Amino acid sequence: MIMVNEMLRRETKRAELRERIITAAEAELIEKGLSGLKARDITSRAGCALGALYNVFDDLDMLVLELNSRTLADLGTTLSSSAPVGSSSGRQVLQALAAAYTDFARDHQHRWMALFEHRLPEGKYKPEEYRMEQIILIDAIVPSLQELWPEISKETLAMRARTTFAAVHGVVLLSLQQQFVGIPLKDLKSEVGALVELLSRQ
Amino acid sequence: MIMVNEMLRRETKRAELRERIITAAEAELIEKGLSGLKARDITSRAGCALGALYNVFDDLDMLVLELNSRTLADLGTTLSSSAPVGSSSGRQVLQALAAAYTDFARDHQHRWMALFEHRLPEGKYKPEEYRMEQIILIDAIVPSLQELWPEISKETLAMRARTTFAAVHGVVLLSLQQQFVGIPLKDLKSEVGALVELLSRQ
DNA sequence: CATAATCATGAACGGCGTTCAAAAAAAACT
DNA sequence: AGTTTTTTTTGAACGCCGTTCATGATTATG
Repeated sequence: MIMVNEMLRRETKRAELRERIITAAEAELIEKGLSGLKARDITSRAGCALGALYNVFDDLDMLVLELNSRTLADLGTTLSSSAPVGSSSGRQVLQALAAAYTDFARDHQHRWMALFEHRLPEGKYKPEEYRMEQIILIDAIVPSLQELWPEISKETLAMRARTTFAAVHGVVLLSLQQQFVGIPLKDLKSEVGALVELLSRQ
Repeated sequence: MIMVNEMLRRETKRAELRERIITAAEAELIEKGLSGLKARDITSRAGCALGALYNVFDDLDMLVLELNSRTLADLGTTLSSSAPVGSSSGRQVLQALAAAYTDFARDHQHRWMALFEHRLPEGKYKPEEYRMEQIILIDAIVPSLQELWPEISKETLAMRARTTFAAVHGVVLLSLQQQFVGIPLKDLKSEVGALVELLSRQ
């Protein structure tokens, strides 16, 4: 006979372990960055055996995908709540989005970097669901661009949104990596502002 | 008694081995990308013992730095020879530079990616000489910007050069990584063109 | 040729992600 | 209650990696 309660409790325990591992992994990621994320450190921090990680995730890559998924959600929330109050021009919205993106990247450096540093091994591809979360982010800037250039087609606009995002992203990335001649951190926000200004000129 | 000839010959042999290893490593990098670069594969391709690599380089990182240094030199040459013939506006020069950069990134993807993917372990820093090579690249676009905005101060211009480079870089990067919603490859060059157009508007 | 100095070699080490036989725990049954 | 079956958890062990270093080979000097 099937004991439904027992089964539910087991699923709960499994979910709790999963959550403990994710929490531990996120803490490790924040402290040490993606390249410092080790299965043994994560599990000992989560208070479980090394093998437990592999009972809950296929491999480390899948755990990182879960972390990135959460970071993406946080980033989405941050961007959404960055909209300036009252009615505002497309340019103002773009400036607010870019500023919020820059702040997020600075304030959550390791988590943000992991979004872009992480690569799946040859032949493995990210789940469709994960790709969706990314597209949603980009689409958030389409309306502002549409307001600025009403005559441009929807397809071109979608492309221009990616280009705009990528341009801002590049400036933030090279600055935070402090590698390859990036903008000094103290000037980053003003330079991103200048960039968006140029990109949103009529 | 010192045998000068013998000493020279040994230095030569050492240099030849070094070059063989660099050549092998570059071939491996081109084929497999930075994450596929393995000491054992490199040395067996170079036809020497595993340990030989460590007689010539401190560690793999230093070998990668050497590879990146050469890629940077190639990139510099490519950009230098991209200048449009005849007298041309700052905007035209910028467009030519951006197009050449985009082509280089596409045609030498793994080597170009290695420039940005490679990180030294915590606490180790790139030699000054290597940082210089990077700065020279960026400075190549300053004159064009100066022609476009003669009234801007030298300091602001240097910053704007980095921002301009980083913006183009970001678009190319996200497109080639095919991760995070980047521009499809077929549209990359035209989007970079559109970006530079906006960035060089008076 | 003998001896000393130098160099090249690849087995061995420690750290990593991952697996899996075995132990522990839980569930089902009598 | 005990006994058996099923499920879950565990960490030693495996293969791969960068790196080291005792050992043997090679070359320079006496």
